[in-house]
Amino acid sequence: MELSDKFAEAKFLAMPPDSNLPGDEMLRAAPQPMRRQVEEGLRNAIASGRFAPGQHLTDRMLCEVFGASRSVVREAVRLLEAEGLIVLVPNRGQFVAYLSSAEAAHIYEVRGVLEALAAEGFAIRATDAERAELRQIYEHLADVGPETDRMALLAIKRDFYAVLLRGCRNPLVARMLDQMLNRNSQLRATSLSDPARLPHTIRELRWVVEAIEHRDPEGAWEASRLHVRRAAAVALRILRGREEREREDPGGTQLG
Amino acid sequence: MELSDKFAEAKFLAMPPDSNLPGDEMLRAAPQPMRRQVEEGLRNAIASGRFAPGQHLTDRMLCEVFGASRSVVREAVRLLEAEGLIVLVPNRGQFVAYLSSAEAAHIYEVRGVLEALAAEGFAIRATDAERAELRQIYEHLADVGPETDRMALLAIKRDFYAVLLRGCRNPLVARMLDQMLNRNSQLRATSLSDPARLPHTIRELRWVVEAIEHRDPEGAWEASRLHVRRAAAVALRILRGREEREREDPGGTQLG
DNA sequence: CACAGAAAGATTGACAGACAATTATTTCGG
DNA sequence: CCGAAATAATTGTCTGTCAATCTTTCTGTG
Repeated sequence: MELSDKFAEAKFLAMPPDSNLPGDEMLRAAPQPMRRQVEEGLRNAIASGRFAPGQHLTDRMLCEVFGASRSVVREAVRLLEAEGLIVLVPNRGQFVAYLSSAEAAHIYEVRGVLEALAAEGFAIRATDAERAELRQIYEHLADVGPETDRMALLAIKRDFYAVLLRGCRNPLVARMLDQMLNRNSQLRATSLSDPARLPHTIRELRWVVEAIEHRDPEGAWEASRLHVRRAAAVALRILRGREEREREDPGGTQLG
Repeated sequence: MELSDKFAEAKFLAMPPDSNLPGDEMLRAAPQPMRRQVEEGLRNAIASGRFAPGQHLTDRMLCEVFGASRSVVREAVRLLEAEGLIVLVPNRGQFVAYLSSAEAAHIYEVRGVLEALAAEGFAIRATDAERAELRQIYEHLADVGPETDRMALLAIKRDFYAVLLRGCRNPLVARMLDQMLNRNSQLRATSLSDPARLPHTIRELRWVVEAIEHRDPEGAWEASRLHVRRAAAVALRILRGREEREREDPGGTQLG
């Protein structure tokens, strides 16, 4: 079997999953350099679960998939390694990171304070237009029925965070929290958390939105922190249960 | 003038400034891969100010200085760019990041919550031995006279943070806070803050250490947060003053 | 047949050289 | 002295090479 055949079906991975940002890429006249495309494509493929945890990412394979040279691919891989999405085994290669419950706990801890910081900053520094925008997206989220498909839900949440990160006026918080959320997406991609928690999520986010509208930074901080803590509790319970099961029945749900 | 001559005097940059960790590199039998060496060397050179803000970092020059090939150098540069120590200008090259007061404010904001999180985690999860170690380093810091040279002071502070980051039992917090501290070193390297603040620093850190010894996570959180806030206030005042002066007298203190 | 050890194959880590595209600098004509 | 063309320098990317290391397969022996 030829390499081209072997990876042909995976080629679609090269294009990002959410190309519904009409105005954005129109604006930047200069096309993104190759390494950015590979970087984003790889990030998306991992965060969305199309590259499963544990999967071996060969240089050659990545070159085929993204149509780039090894130098470019390797630069992208190094970046994603720094973000924690990929683990490198010396002289063996790179693998999609598997998220243990311990690591997930660490991530939730950091995400908690960063998200709280973002919400606090938003409450202090966002414009009225941004406040209205956040409220609008929240209403959108609160209106969806329980049968709405997961992808649509995730899209709305992503919009919510995009507005929050923009309005907090701290690009550093935005970038780091974005990393955390990417790692979290990896969790959601392996069918985690959401099912019955949606109403709780909506209620908790309402507290955040309301505190922000009252220009109450402390309230926004606390509400935000609480939201992440609860999400963490649910996710960690599921993750630990899964690990428990896998210890007793190795290979029951194989990942990569 | 030949390239070799041109950069000969800069060659010493390749070796890290703090090679006083005797037991550490003895342990790892496998030598760090080339790219790590370049990465660390570059990080140290920037954080310590030997590569000044605004300086143009040519590929060729970096290859000469670190004795590595372009691929390796470029991978390292990309990583440091993600950490914010380097800025890339498309088709022009990479420059040592200049820290504006606005960016510094962002960094201090993030550093505040991360350091608080680390202190809180330490208060909860550190071993007795680690607590004692932290106390010991603190005493060391409190004992130094005001005439102690800056390098020694920075070394002690670095030890303090090393113990704190290890004891908080969250490698993610450790890594991110480490990044923040690197950026901060860049500030200190341009002769900032410290002079008269040492007694205040010592007092504030004592509150942190005492809260930790009383196994009081909330106290450790608050004390830590307070410390960073005060340090930020001082540093930002100086930075803004400097920017003010430079607006009126451009070139008064040139940096690269 | 089982199994230790050797050979073959695949993959990484690193290097050097090449090339077009872009940007900076210098030269030269007016 | 000013502006435009020519020149040089630098980046972004690709290709090919090579040794070191890990995995797998093969092989000979008890």
